[in-house]
Amino acid sequence: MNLTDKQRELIERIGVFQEKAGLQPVAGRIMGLLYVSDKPELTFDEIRETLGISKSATSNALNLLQQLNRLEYITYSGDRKRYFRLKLDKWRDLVLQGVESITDFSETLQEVVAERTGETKEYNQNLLEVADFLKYLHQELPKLLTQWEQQKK
Amino acid sequence: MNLTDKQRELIERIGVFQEKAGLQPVAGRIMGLLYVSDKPELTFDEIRETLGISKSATSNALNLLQQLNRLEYITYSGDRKRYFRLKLDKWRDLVLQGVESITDFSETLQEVVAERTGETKEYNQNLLEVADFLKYLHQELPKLLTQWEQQKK
DNA sequence: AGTATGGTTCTTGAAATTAGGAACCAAAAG
DNA sequence: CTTTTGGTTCCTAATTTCAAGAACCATACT
Repeated sequence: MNLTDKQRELIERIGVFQEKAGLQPVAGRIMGLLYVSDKPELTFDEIRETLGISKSATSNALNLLQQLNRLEYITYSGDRKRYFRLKLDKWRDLVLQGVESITDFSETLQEVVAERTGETKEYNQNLLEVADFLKYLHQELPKLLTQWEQQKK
Repeated sequence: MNLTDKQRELIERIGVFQEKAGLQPVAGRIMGLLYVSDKPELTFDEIRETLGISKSATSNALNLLQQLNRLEYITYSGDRKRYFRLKLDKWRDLVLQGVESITDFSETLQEVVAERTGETKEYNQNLLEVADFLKYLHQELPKLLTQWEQQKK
């Protein structure tokens, strides 16, 4: 597949972004490619060839991205190839899924405070504040999503 | 410094958490230690010794954490040591700081759509939705912080 | 059955990250 | 001005991550 310079640049930028979010480089670029590509559904081989990466790297990254719920593939009868595409329409789920992990840290913080000496009142207070705000976030972010849906209309 | 098993476990958990957020292991553990330690202000050497790490690792991690605005140190006249502590009281700034980076990706997404073919209407629409929600988040999250401050009283 | 296609798995090498040790430096203490 | 203390920097070793290549496997096609 042919890409313009601008497209390639965008792919790299998105790739770096995804790397910072914890993905491996190849996985990030695949995301980028799927964002940018005029065809939003690409085969294994189109991806491999366009990004100039090996089959193994392609296979591993695609599987990872599927596990992370970012990607899926569809098939067409009479065609053995898989057509990979972003799960863009389900981005709301991803958001909500991300929100869940906030609670974990909040709970750890509460454990920390439970374990701490009572001597450091202000410090403990600060910790509880952070924990409480995280809980608040966890509770309010889904609402924000609904509100956004509303005001969009 | 002596730590209980529970404290050590919490430090490791916090450490892993911070690693996932992009810090190096030693830096993550230092954060953990400062969360957990009964003394919230620790010297270079207390940190080094408690975590059993080298001076260089300690020095580098502490400097990194200061750059990232998570840590500061204070001094006491007549005492050459630096006392490192979390910038816990300024966690609101960190939150707001994090919110800023959301916009970047939103803008990249808009660039992507600008570059895309007009053929894939629904796909482009989805991309714009994500971009728009991110902008909404960027705008609403600071408000959420203020709201939380309010309802706390 | 035999072959081609689409994709996976295993092994390995290269590159990047992480952290240790030793030498070093600046300020304070003696 | 010498020594000690607190911390930094440089160099290197070890570990981890990343991705390539080749062998492999399953399904579809002939």
